[in-house]
Amino acid sequence: MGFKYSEEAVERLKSKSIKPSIQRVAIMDYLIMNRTHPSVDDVYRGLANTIPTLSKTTVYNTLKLFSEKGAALMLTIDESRVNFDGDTSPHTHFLCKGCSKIYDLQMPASVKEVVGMSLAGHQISEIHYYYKGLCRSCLEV
Amino acid sequence: MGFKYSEEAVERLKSKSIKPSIQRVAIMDYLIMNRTHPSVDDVYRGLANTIPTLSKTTVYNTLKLFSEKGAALMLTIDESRVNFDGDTSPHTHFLCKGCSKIYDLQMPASVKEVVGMSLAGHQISEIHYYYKGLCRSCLEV
DNA sequence: GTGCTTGCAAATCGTTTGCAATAGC
DNA sequence: GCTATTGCAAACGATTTGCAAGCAC
Repeated sequence: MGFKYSEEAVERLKSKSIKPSIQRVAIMDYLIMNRTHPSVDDVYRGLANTIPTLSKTTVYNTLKLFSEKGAALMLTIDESRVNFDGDTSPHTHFLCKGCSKIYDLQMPASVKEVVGMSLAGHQISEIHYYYKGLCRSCLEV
Repeated sequence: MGFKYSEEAVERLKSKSIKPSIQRVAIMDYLIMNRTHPSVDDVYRGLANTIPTLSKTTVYNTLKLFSEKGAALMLTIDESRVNFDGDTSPHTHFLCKGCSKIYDLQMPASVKEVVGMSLAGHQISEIHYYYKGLCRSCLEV
C-alpha cells in the first residue's frame, strides 16, 4: 500500500525550502489535519500506524526543522513538554491548567506587525503570547 | 555565622501565605536581589556557599511553591530550561537567541487588566508575553 | 508528638547524540 | 557514488519521586 501524499503539505514544505520526503510530508500533513497542538509523542503515535518504521528521532528532527524554517510553530506554553502548531498565522494560545488543552485565541490587532521591528533595541523575530487559566469546559464542572 | 534574614523576602512570603524557613527566605531573597531570571541551577549554585546543606530538590520544591502561590513567575520562554522571576508585576520578556539572556520589556497597558477576566469563555489567571530575536548587544557584534 | 520541611539517592522522561543503514539524484 | 535523510540504541540532563531525617509549634 502506497502512502498518499498530501498536496497541501507538499506545497507548504516547498514554500519553506524544505525538501519533501515521505516522513516530512506525513508529519506536515499531520500538523495540518490535527489542529490540537500535538506534542512530539502525539505526532509519533499518530503516524506510527501509517509509517511503521517511523522513528521518534525523525519526528524530533523534522519538527525542529519545521520550526526553524518557519513551517510550524514550537510552543513552550507547557513547561513539561513542547507542542507544535501547523498554523503559523498570528494568533495566541491559552493553556488550561485543568485539562492541559491548548486553545487558539486571536492576536490583538495592535501587535500583529511587531515581527521584524525592534523593542528597546532588540530585534524581534518571534512573538509568543500565552495565557493560562481554566477553560470554558473546566469551568462548567 | 548566622544567616542574615532579608526583611523584604520574609514580607513577600508572608503576604503570599508561605511559611518562612531559612531556605525559603534565602531563595526568595536571591530572586529579589538577582533580576536575571535565574534557572533552578542558577539559584542552587548561587546559594550553595551560603547554605552548604541546601539540596537541589528543595530549590525545585520551593520555586514551584513560589510560582503556585504567586510569589514568583515561572517562565517557559526557553524550551530547554525553566526560568524564574521575582518580579511579579505585569511585564513581558525577550529571549535573545544569540546569548540566551532574558530581558524585561514593558507590558502594553491595554493588556495589564486582562488577568481575572475571560477570553472566549476561558478564565485567565496568567499572562506570558514572550518575544525572541537578537538583543541589542548581539546585534552590535 | 504531630505535621510540615528538608535532603539524599534513585528513578523517570523528554530530548539529543553517535553512527550505521538507507534513499534519492 | 555522493549527499542528505532516516532510525536505532545509548547517552544526557532536567525534573520528579520515595523515603528517612530534621525541625517547629
